[in-house]
Amino acid sequence: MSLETRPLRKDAELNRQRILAAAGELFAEAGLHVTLDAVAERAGVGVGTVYRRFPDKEALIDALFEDRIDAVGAIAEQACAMDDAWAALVFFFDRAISLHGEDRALKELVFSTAHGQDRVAQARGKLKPIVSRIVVRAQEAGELRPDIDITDVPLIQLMLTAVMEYTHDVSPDAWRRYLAVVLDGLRTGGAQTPLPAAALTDEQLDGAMARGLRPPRR
Amino acid sequence: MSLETRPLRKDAELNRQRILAAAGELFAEAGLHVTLDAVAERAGVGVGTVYRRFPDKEALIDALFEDRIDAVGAIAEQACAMDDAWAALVFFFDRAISLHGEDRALKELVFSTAHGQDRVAQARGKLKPIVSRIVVRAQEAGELRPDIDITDVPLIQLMLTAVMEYTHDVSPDAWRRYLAVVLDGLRTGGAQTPLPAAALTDEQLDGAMARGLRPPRR
DNA sequence: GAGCAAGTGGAGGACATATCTCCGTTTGCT
DNA sequence: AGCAAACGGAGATATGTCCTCCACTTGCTC
Repeated sequence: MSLETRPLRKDAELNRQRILAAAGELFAEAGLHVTLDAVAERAGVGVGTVYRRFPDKEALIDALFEDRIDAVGAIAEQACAMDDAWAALVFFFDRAISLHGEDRALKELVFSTAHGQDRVAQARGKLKPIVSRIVVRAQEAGELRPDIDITDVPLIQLMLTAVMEYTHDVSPDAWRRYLAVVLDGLRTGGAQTPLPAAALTDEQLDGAMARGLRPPRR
Repeated sequence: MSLETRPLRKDAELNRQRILAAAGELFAEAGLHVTLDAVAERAGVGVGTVYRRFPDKEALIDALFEDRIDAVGAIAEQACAMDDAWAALVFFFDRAISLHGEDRALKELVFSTAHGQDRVAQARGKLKPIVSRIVVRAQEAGELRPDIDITDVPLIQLMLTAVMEYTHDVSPDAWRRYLAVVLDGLRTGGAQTPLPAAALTDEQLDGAMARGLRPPRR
């Protein structure tokens, strides 16, 4: 960074904000594959403007997710602060997965090293010990089965984001049903929690299938 | 169809077989997104040859999966024939998911209506009552929790194929670990089965993340 | 309020990917 | 031998994405 970065002209700064906002929305809705042309359109500026402000897509992504990536960290810490060890684990899963549902780009960043390697790797590094504490605590409390490992956590999240992505448009909460099943499988004691969401109807399932797997390809 | 379809010249018939074989391999490995050019190359013929034999990609897919699509049906019936209701359910999940792992195109066909609507819809129609029997039987035996619905079955499969796809290259069996957890969550009684596969090591997890989500885009 | 650097828009160049066609050449069959 | 069938693969067509270029506009400074 240069020591003397003169401030942007006020119209330019306004456009910069518009671009960031538009990109935030679009990435959250559709994932990182959206084009900068699309971002420009939504922001109401020309493509050229986007490219002068952000040399390429990576730069925009970086600027955008600088903080958002550790929203997950905040959730984890919030969970850590809870008294009940099991409730903390449930809270963490529920909130973290739900976050990935609201923001598709975030999910893509978390589950892939393809973009912004540094920043994400760093965020993961910070996250790991906290999640580890949540897991270990639940195990020590005798609530979480002992053969679960920290590396299981992201994969469990992945499973549920897959359901979420698939069913999102026909039944946005359906994933909670499957999270409940998984949590029952993770918990010692064998009590079964009532499933918090209804099963899909046949029509809903057809609807989900109709849109099929992986919308990324537009 | 014409009543008198004269047989193909023998070289042409040979090529037809080669094309089907190549397409079968490639689709299984990489999914339905592979180009017919790629199929032609693997088959050792020109693209033109592929297109004379199969008017378009859909036709090729149709010809290929005419039977393969109800391999799942076969598994379901095999499961139905088993004595132990719970074991039947476990068997069905294990084999069906594992099939999706071996054949990516099959998975895409099953979870999306985008291709070959008719044939797949038909296959699903046949499959449903059989799966329903497996589910109901396990519930009547008091082994499967009663609040599970038939529509839950495909979504559970989906969850696990997501894990499988993600971890396939670093630990091909990891998905069985999560299937075990899910099954424990589905079963009444609360006994916990030992997890049949090791958790991913940190390095394996990194490896999975490095290749990231959704390879379809090559 | 003049002048100029900073900023802007968006057409379009460069490149990549996919589907499918066309036609000069080769090959099997009778 | 001769001809219809089959072949290969260059390339037409279409679509999509990234990014550049430059004639024009706008805010800021003196």
